[in-house]
Amino acid sequence: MKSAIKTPQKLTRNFYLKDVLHVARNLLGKILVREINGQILSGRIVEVEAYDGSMDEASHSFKGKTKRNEVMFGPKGYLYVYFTYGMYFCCNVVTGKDDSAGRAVLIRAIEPLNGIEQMAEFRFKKRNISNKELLNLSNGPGKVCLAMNITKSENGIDLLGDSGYILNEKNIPDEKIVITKRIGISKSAELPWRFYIKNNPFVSKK
DNA sequence: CACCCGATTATCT
DNA sequence: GATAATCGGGTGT
Repeated sequence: MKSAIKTPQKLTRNFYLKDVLHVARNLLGKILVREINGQILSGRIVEVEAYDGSMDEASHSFKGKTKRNEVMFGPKGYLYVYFTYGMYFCCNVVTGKDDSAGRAVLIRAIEPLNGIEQMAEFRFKKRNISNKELLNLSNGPGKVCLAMNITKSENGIDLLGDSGYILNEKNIPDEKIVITKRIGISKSAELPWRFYIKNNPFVSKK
């Protein structure tokens, strides 16, 4: 009899065609993968935030479509990457039911799994890092993009393609998920749209 | 641990 | 001209 081990599969387009809060919550525990020149970098998604331009003033899409945010108004399952604070990139998964526009999930932290030395190279310019540096490798949205080498050129890539994608894993049970207000925003700051895995040391902040 | 601030630049007003 | 979905280093408790 053959082995029953199942290889994780890419999330399908249908996964992204759901309510943004539902997608955000269910992205926890999934594996973000990046392929660069045949090398695999990956990490488990442990912290996310939802943004919904239809009612959320903190969303880049709240005031409508512009050159910067146009990917948020495009098809679901694509990556929206933006440049911020003059130095950093942050990446978001475009989601939403049917034709709903301007909704995305910000990936705030991942737990490094594969290609950790290469991720350390991108992030710290060295391959060997301490345990303290490992915990600091990708525990924030700017850090995730540094470690995975996600920049402006990844804005608008299809997550069903091969350079960046997300693998399916079992959903994290409710009792292991914490829901709080989002971090680093001033508008619509009271919305409880941040989700993270309880007691995971790779989350950006308790 | 908490708060404060400088870096650095695309985007918007 | 002001702001920003951040980060790292500094100071003080």
